[in-house]
Amino acid sequence: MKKSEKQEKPENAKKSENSENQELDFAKIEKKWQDKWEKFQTFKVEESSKKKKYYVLEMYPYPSASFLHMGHVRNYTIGDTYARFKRMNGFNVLYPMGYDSFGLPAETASKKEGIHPKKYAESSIKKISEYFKALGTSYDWSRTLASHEPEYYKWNQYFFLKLFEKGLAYRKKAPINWCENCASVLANEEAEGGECWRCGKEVVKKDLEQWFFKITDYADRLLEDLEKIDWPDKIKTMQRNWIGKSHGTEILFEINKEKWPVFTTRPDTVFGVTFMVISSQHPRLLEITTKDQKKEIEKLIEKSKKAKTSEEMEKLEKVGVFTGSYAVHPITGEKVPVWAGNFVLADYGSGMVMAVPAHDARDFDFAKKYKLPIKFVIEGKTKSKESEPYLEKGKLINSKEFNGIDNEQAKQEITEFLSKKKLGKKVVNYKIRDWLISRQRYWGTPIPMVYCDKCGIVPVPEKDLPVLLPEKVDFKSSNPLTTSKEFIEVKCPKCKSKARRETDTMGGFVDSSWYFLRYCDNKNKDKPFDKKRVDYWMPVDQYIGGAEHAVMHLLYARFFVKVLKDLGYVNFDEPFSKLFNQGIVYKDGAKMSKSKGNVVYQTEISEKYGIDTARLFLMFVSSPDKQMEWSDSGVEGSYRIINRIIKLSQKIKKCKQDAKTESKFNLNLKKIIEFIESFDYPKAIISSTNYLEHLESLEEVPKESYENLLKIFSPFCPHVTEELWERIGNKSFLSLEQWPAVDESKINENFEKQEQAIEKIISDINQVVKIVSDKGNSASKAYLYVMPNEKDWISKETEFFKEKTGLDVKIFAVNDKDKYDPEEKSKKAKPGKPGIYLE
RNA sequence: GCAGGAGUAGCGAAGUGGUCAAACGCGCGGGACUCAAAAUCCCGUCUCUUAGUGAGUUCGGAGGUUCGAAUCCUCUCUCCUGCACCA
Repeated sequence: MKKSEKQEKPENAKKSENSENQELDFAKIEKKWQDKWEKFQTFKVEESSKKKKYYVLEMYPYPSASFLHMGHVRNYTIGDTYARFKRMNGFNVLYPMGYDSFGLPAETASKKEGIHPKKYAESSIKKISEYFKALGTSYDWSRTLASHEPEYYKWNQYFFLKLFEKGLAYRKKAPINWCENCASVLANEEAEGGECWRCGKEVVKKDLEQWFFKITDYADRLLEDLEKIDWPDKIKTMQRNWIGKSHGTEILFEINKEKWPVFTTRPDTVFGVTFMVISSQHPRLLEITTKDQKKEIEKLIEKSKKAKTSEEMEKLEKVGVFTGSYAVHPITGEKVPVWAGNFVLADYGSGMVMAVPAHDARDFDFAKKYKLPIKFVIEGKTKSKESEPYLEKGKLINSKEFNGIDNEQAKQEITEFLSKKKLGKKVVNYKIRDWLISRQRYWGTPIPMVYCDKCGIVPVPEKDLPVLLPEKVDFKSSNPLTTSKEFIEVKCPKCKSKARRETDTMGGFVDSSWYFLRYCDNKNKDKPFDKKRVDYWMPVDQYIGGAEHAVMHLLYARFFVKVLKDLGYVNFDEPFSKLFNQGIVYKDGAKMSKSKGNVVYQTEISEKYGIDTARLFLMFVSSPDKQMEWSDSGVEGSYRIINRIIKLSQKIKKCKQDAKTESKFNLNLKKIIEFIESFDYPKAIISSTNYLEHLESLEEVPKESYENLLKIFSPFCPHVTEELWERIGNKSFLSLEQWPAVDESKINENFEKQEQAIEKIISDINQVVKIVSDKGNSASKAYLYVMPNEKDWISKETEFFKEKTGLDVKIFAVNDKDKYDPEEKSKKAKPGKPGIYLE
């Protein structure tokens, strides 16, 4: 649409619109400073520093060979700006970057294009590192890491063994997503909508032996410690819900002479139980199915194997079949039928529920559908109709000795009653499940385990780590690892007889659960990291990343660190003190991403205006935490700001700062600091621009004032400011300069008030000029009548008035006797508001 | 369905009880500069009215609280983001 316009710009835009003698070629100076920063290791940090440490971290990215798009640019600029700000403010800032290089995309690419995942990952890393540098990021590259490197994943295996020793890593059968057509396991993300992402065929649930980390052991601590950390409430809430702690009662029901525990949060309704429902996916379902019902039940099991699509989910169609068995009610001794149902989760509670249709919506639907009896046991103020369940509070009825008791209280009393009779007990239940870490995939950390016919599951001895991923495998197979004989065939570490190596690898979230620790000591060959070094840097003071990791990476990392604390590797139990969620960049209504094809790459902006403009623009248009719809209209505004800064350098003179400039600076500086600290970048930029505007109004700009200007823009526009810093005669790196301190005593609010008054006067004059000219008259002179005590400071602005209005301005005090005032406009004067007469 | 967030001028985006007709940027209109254009600079940009004044109507919609609301409460519509039958 605007193509012609866009294409014309670069010619002019590549160089700054500056006078002949000072041209800036943005591409050139970007390269210059990026090279210098690299050469002088400007951002390398050591623990020996006397400064206070500060750890700024962005979630490490999956390396892809394509350019960074605006979503990335925004994300990493948020962090880089913050890191630069902190660094200039006297902190010893650790700001590292690395790569989450294991994972499915590399494996898929290799299947498609025949490139080995290792090659794919490494070439991607090479490219993406360049793009990162082109962004002007201030990473300490000496600390980088990539999770596919044996030097890194060796320690994944090491930690796995430690967890295994502690019983925190274990193996069990679990239902997973399985595509029959591809003969492959799918991650949840790959089985979206119940269909295989590759072939589109139906995905089924299948039971497979899997490795788990026992995150459930830490559920309580993960929940409680949320109090300790400064994270967005949204993320905390999501984690709380995910952990899903609920207090309830476990009640024993007898089925076929065997006790079956059933979890409920509503023991108060136990007298309303009219049937039981066992999950159609319960492993012991067939045990309680009678011969007559077997066929029907098997049909149901088959049906519920399908993963649910989101549409099916919405319908919430409840299906059930009678098992033929009956359960004995623990209190009344009544016999109630046991049904199998698809709406009961097999792995929550005990996989069976006591159904109280009168007081639970789901049970009610089910009872209606299969014509099962409904028995009301709570009476509320609103009379319960038979047509719907009663879910409110109330007093118990039809509950024998508990009749008349308030139902909340009855929860306690009935639980106590059951406990005494050994028919139940108080329990706590969690929604969170153990963390399934096995992947039947090649491109991940091999799980260091061996299966021996004699010894069973045997861990690989520590000294044999790392278990290297074999490079020669057949990528056509669904799990290429299974095709490497030399990998699979091993001797049992214990008995030395023939054994088989585990071919599962670890999911990528294991890698990302401790990478932030490895940055602190990334070259350590003897240990995953040195405790002292980690203690110096950790915890991460400011973590930055997307909210999509709320209940995955962010939860796993917390768990992992807690485990490491218990094992004595670290001294803290929360990895990230503060968390900032950046907003997502959208385009055409969808999240900007390569797969959706709606990307705008960094180069599209940087080639035209330079990367500093792209950075400034992205930080300026919208608050970093807000989602934003990408539009490049407005980029020019940021481009102008940069050019104004450049242009201003011509006015630098050896002179002292006046009081007004100092006031202006300190006032804005104070705001800027507050705004950057709270990631309120647009406002920080506005305040910076206010200061710029003031300097522009000066005839001569003191060097000191200009240097301050460069400093405050430095975190946003590191290259241009660094270049200008050098051009005005500095030898140091601006990036390492000390951020100016606020001097409150220099702030004089009067200057602000006067300035506003002056602006208002100008606007008034112009207004009158307009009205006059609309009437066909014209004016060339303006007479202002001011209050006597204001004459001094207003008169000082006479030249300014002339400049802004184009009129010959004369100023009188209202009490001047020889003033020229033919229409007595001086009578209109008020403090701060002079009378105006034009002619 | 549940949880969280958002809806403000042509657009983006501030503002969370009075100082708000609403910062800042873009766009648009006018002017300066120029032979001209670009760039740059200045002014203006809700409506009406007016020699700088005054008035009116605005902050998704409808009510309400208050001397006073874009800001608080209730209901309601739309969009986004999570979670998803958790007993």
